[in-house]
This record gives sequence, C-alpha cells and structure tokens, in this order.
Amino acid sequence: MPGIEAASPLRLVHPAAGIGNPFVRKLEDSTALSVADRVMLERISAEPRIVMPHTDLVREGDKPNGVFLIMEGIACRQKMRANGQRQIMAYLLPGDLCDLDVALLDRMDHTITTFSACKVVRLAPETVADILEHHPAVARALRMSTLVDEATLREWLMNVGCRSALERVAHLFCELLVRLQAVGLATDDSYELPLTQVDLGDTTGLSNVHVNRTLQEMRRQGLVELRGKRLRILNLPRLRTIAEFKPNYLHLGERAAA
Amino acid sequence: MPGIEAASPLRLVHPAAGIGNPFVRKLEDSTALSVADRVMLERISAEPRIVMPHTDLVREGDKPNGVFLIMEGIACRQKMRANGQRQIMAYLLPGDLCDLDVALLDRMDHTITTFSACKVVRLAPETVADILEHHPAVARALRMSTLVDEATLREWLMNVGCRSALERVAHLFCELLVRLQAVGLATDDSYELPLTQVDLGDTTGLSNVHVNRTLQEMRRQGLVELRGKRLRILNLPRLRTIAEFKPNYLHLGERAAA
DNA sequence: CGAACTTTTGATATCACTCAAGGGACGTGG
DNA sequence: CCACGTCCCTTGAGTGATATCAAAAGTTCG
Repeated sequence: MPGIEAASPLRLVHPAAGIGNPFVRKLEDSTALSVADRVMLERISAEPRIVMPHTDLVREGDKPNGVFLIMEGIACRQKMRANGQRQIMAYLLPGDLCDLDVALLDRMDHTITTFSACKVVRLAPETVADILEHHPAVARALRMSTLVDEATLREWLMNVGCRSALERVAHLFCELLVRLQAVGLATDDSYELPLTQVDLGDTTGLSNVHVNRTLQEMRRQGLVELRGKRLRILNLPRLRTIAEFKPNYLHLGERAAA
Repeated sequence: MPGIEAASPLRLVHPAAGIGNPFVRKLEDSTALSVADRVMLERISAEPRIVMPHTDLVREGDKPNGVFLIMEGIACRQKMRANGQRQIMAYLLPGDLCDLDVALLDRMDHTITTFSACKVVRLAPETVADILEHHPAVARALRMSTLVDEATLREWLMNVGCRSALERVAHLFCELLVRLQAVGLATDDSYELPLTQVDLGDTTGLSNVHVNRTLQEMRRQGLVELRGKRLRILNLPRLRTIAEFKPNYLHLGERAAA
C-alpha cells in the first residue's frame, strides 16, 4: 500500500512537506525516514479536524477511541480532584502523538483538553497497528517519543517536588522553548504561549496569585517578557541556571544539547 | 525455539512456577499466557543476580545496558539536584520490568537504585526484542505495564502537585497496598516497607521532619501502624477517603477496582 | 458598551521547612 | 556482653514560602 502512494510524485513536492508538518518534522529528528514512510505520514495527517479551545478530546473514564496527533495548537493532559483542584500532567504540542498503545487500556485515567484551537488527527487503532508493523523506522521514532514523554513527566515531578516557584516556572519556560523550537514554533528566544496564569499554576502546583508574583519577579530580574500571549526570554543563560535546566531528558540530537 | 522449551516438562512442574515468580504472576493478571510464554518467562528470569541495598543499577548519564526485571526487593528511579535534593520518581516492585524500550535511548536521564537487597535479572536488548517479536501475548502485557507505569507517574505528579502532606502519604500507602497485593507481597492490610522517612520525603516532596509529623498524625488518627519496617493499615476505608484514592490508574482487573 | 475573564494588589493565614539537639535502635568490634 | 558509632526517628522553636480571600484594575470580545 505504501508503494502505491510512493508512486505519486504530487505528495513529494507538496510545499509544506516536512516543514509544515510538525509530526514529520519531529520524527525526522530522531530517525531517517524513507520516502514511503514520509508519504504514509503525510497521508495519515492530511485531514486534521479543528477543535475549539477548552474542549475535551477524551475524558477520564471514556473508552480510548484511538490515538490523537496534534498538528496545531496546544493541548494538555489533566486530572481533577473532587474539590475542583486541577493538575496538568503534560502539554501536548504540535507533532506530539498521544498514547501509542492506549488501545490496550479499558478506560482513560485522565482527560485530554485543548488550551487553544487545535488541529488534531485521530488515528484508528488499526492505523497505528499498521504503522507499527509496516514502518519500523516510524515505529522506532514513535517509541522513542513515548520514552521522551515519560521522561518529561519525571522532570515535571522533579519540578513540583523539589524546586521553588521561580525555579519551576523558569524550568517550564526553558522546556517549552526547546520543545517548540524542535518543531519550528519558537524563535531563538520567544514563542506563543496560549496559557493563563491559572493554567501555569495548575501545571506547576502553585496558586495563580503566586504565579503572578513569580512572573513579576522574573520580569523585574529581566528574565522574560510576557505580553499578550507571547513569551520572550530576555536572558536565557540565566533562566537556565536558575531552573537548573538540563535538556538531556528530552533526548534531542546533539544540536539542542548545548 | 519456544517449542523446544515447551517440550521440557521439568520446567512446567517447577514448584515455584507462576506463584513464586512475581513477573509471571503480574503478567498473568492482564493476559492469558500460553504454556510457551510461561516457559520462556520462567527461563529468562531463572537466574537473578543479588544486589545489595543502596546500589545503583544504572546511573544517569550511563548508556542503557539492557532492561532490568525486579524479582525481589524494592528499587526506585531517582534524580538528584546539584544541591543534593533528591526526587524519587517511581518505586520498582517485584514483577516490575523497567523501560521496555530503553535501548532506543542514548543515555539514561535518571538513576535506578535499590532500597533493599534485590534480586534482579538483566535482560539483553536482544532478549527483549525476541520477546516482542515472538511472544505477542507477553508483549501486550509488557506494553500494558508500561502504560501503567506512566499512569502511576501522573498520579504521583497529582499527589505532589495538589495534595496535602497527609493526603500524599495516605495515597502512597494505598497505592503500595494494591500494587504489592497484586504480586502477593501484602496481606489484606499490611506489607513490608523498607524505606526511611527520608525516602518517603523524597518521594512525596516533603521534608523528613514533616513526614515524621505526618506519620504521627496518621497513628494518632488510628489510620496506620508502622513498626520496624512493616506497615499495617488499620483503617483502609478512611485512608482511601483521605487520599481520594481511585485505583483506576493502575488498570487492574475488576478484582481490585472495588 | 457591557459581560466575562484575566491579571494585579494587599492583607492575612498556614502549612511545611530549617536548624539543632536528644533519644532510640541496630550492628560491629573489642 | 558491653561500648561505641552510625543511622534513623523524634522533638522544639523559629522562619519562610506559598496559599487564601477579597477587591480593584485591565483585557477581550461579542
């Protein structure tokens, strides 16, 4: 089946191929993809669905109904407590594929919600199975990306478990810079951040009020500038030092290790 | 190759088969294993290595050198900060297999250390690859178990991010009860817990002093009894309520859902 | 232009941390 | 079997970081 697609030159010269498609771009970072791989990836991600902001893609307790691929926008994994407290457990950025093996589970144990308007693709379990079986390079890259998701989760636990408010927010900002740069969505020092201070608080285990004061402190120290929904990092070296940010857990190439 | 093994009846009547082997026991919870599967599992876990307490199995920065299977004892994943602070990010209990796909990574991003004396088996990447290819039922169970590990990590983040000291410790104790029961290492209401209060603090993001005071409060309320290294839960319903413990994230069968 | 949301501010409260020291428990070696 | 060291648990006092509450000011958007 991939052979048929590969015979179609139209796909290969599509202007956005490999640049506009964050999924392809991300996978290519970790593995060399064949033409057939790339064609297949372009094909499955060709018709994204547009989802409004603050919409649940899957809810805790639902039966998993396939795997989501984020093409545009930002979403998150989250869980609520009975008293209304919320913990955000991951950000899903363009190029991220949620839960490769989720079909093995009976019920979702958390909710996936969009922050901003998103373009997402839902892949049926059979599609995923097909990729895993017939596209080993892609499968490898996806497995790798799952490992990175888990490592990121560990780093978040580290963040909330043993860093101060300033350090936590600094760390989050450093991580997002690297991850967004990897899919071409950040400049050298800035990116769009469609989150409220409440969201940041629910991410870092802080109250919104304290996030606010922490951001003020960061501005005062000339670390960042946060206007509208755009974050600009003014002093990256110092921000990294404060956060003790070591991007090794993101397992990027040598490129970003510096 | 499995066929040859299956022809050997000796393995099948091994007295400890499926009972003494926590790995087999755990996998059988999620999938029906064939005789060949079980034989293979018994074979690869036949000769565990004994590791002293407080020994690193792999260190952050090391090249991953295979996958560890915990047969006995308790170990953990952890990371240190430059200032000496430690965050524990997972407990590895008997029957747990660490990092199915870890061979894809260049470097470890965290350290795995034993708490108590452990029996562990190291599986070479080829062994793992062989299982994934030739034992689909086992592969499924292992993938599933990886999903549970990740879900557990999310729950820990929830714990540290939005629960009080009492709630955090209560939640941890509830989780351990269920997980240890699943491998036959806990009674109805008690289990061995070879951890110090410092360890508990590094797990829950609390200081050792505060863990101490929290444990005293739990004793005062008649929730638990912690003598020597044995934890006995005196009022499980209340402990669960306090922790808001919902074991759904462990994705056990109906059995433990109650 | 108004409603709803988000950010900001001030005042107060509290949970948990730090520091420091005393008391057990346990193991080892004399 | 006792003496000692070490590790762990416990206690007290004082502090500090962050939470809570409530209201004002700013923003966004229909």
